[in-house]
Amino acid sequence: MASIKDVAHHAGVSVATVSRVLNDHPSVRADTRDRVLTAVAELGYRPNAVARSLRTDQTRTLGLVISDVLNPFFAELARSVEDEARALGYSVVIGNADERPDLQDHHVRTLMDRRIDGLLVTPTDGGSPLMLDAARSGTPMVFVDRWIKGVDVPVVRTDGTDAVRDLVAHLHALGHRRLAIVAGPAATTTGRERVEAFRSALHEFGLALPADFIGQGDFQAESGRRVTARFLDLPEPPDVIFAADNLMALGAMDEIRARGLRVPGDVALAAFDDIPWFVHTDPPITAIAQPTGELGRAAVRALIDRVEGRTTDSVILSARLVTRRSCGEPEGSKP
Amino acid sequence: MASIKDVAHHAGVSVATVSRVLNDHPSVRADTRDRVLTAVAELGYRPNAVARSLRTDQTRTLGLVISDVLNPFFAELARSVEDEARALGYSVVIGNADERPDLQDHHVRTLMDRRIDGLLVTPTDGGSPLMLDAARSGTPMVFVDRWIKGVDVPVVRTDGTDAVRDLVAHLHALGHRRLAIVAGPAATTTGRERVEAFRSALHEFGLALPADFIGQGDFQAESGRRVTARFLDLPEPPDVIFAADNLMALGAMDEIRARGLRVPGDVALAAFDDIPWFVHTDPPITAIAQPTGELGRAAVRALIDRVEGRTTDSVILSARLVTRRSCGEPEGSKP
DNA sequence: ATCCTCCTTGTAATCGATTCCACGAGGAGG
DNA sequence: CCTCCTCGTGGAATCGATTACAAGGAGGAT
Repeated sequence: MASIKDVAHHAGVSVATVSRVLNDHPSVRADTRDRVLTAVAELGYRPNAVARSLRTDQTRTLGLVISDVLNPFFAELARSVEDEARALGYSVVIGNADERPDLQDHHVRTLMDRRIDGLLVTPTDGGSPLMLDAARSGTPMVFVDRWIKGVDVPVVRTDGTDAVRDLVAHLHALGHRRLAIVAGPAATTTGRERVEAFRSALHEFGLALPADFIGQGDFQAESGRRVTARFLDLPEPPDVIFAADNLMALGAMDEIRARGLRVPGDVALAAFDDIPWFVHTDPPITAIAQPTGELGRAAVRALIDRVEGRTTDSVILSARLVTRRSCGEPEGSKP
Repeated sequence: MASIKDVAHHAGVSVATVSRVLNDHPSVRADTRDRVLTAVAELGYRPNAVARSLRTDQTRTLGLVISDVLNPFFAELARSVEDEARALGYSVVIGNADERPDLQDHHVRTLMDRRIDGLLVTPTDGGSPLMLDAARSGTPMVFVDRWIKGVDVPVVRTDGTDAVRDLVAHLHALGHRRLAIVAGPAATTTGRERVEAFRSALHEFGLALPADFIGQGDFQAESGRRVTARFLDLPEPPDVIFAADNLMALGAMDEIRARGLRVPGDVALAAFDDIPWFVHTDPPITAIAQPTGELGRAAVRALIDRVEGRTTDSVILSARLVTRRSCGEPEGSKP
């Protein structure tokens, strides 16, 4: 592969001049510039980004450590992050943590070794020593969707409180009184917040959230299935199951179907995070939709602000309820 | 951030010695090694991968240019690629082409500028000049899932011919005779091959595939919807629609549902690529399942073989039919 | 005691860029 | 005609690692 030296030699100039041409430095005579450009074209030369990064101490690359690529919500988030970053002249390197803190650490370490300019993270836990170090060490960092308490890092996330209240209101109106939740890991903010929002919405409607009706999941389908099984084995099972993410909702459906029960006849089902498939499931699933694309884009803008030395605040967007048939017939419509 | 010089200074040795310790060079006295290791720990030193790559001319990074992260099939492929690569000591940088040749080129260029050690691609088209160049230029490269004709690059893919024949047999047994296909872009091999497999399977059963029954899609949901609309507007619409990927199947469902038609009563539906949601759609969708994980892992192994100077052959895995209810009741079961 | 090895370590070149500094040519001003 | 500036360019240092080569010291053989 041709290097800047080859180009310089080919054009009969010094490497300094080639570099100037490549970086649009003004003080290069037009004909010299042309000669260099011709040499570049003839050799098919492309600057070595590795060497450039070493010298300039910037990679124009952002790291994104995501909880789970197989979760359509995060896939969409990753996509919007990449789109916005590209528009702003940055590349994105994605690390998939698969909801595992050890893998998350692995990716954070690898990305920092690669000297990425900034890091976007959806933490899968309460903050490993490594993550805390990274946050303190000065690497520009922004949390998306989930965050870690007590760490001074801007957060771009969705507040689902109102949407959850709307959901509970909807469920209450349909006559449901025994509502259970498949929660995410308590180590994640979204894991805790969604339970809290649910609990306080229930309280508003004079309902309690007994311990039996809180199932500990891990945002993966299998845990949704396991928790649902536990719920359904209860002497007095819930009449609504609210899954804190779409994969656990999938697991819940698996279990409900395996038992030959019907949604919403036997149990109603709702999920946090809306995905295209929810329109076509049997029945279509009522869900809380996040502005995923905007979340990703805002996160990138916030991160790049930090990278380029500007300051940023946290951003909080809001979610909304999308009513379908999985909790019972919406008002005024028929089977 | 501490550099190797700081470590050397702190430990009272030269940078060469630090480097030797870090790379497990045998000729370092035990106590020197300990001193260096202590310094490394005290400073929290991590080698700069950029500098190391520049010197060693290898990044231990693989590039993966994928057609569309939002497609669950590719998300799973990406995940398995990353898993296997990590197990073998490599990182993966993913570029999402969004089925757009220009974006694909952008990512190929960016990845090559970053001097990735090898490139894994699912081409979205017949091969841009850039891609052809890259293939010829000596960058180790392997195609996954899709490939480009006339380029000497190993391919790791699934042969769906038998599964498609099984599907057609299944459809034929259920009494369907008017079968249509929502094809992928003709510029992609999977776009063409799936149509060809379908056509020759139909032929085997004495059926034709009229031009009207081949709809040009682009592997995205919206095109599935558009093509399905065209099919349903035909004076004699098909009684089966086979979508060449899962997103176009989603689009097809959107359109069918929008018209108030029922699956499989009014039209049957089948898809290439199986995804977890297909179990829970209304009705569950019959699909052709690829061994996605194995595909990704085999591709990584093939690529790393090339990177490390071994030779590789192409790998062809096979797909299988998963029968559900979207084409009619399977033999011996009831509604 | 001398010389030869082997072991351990340091010095310095190198990878491919960027960028500070210096230098020569040419034009303007005195 | 000389001095000073500006403009365009080249030389060389630098980023943080790796590694070939050299060198110093210890120990063994003669």
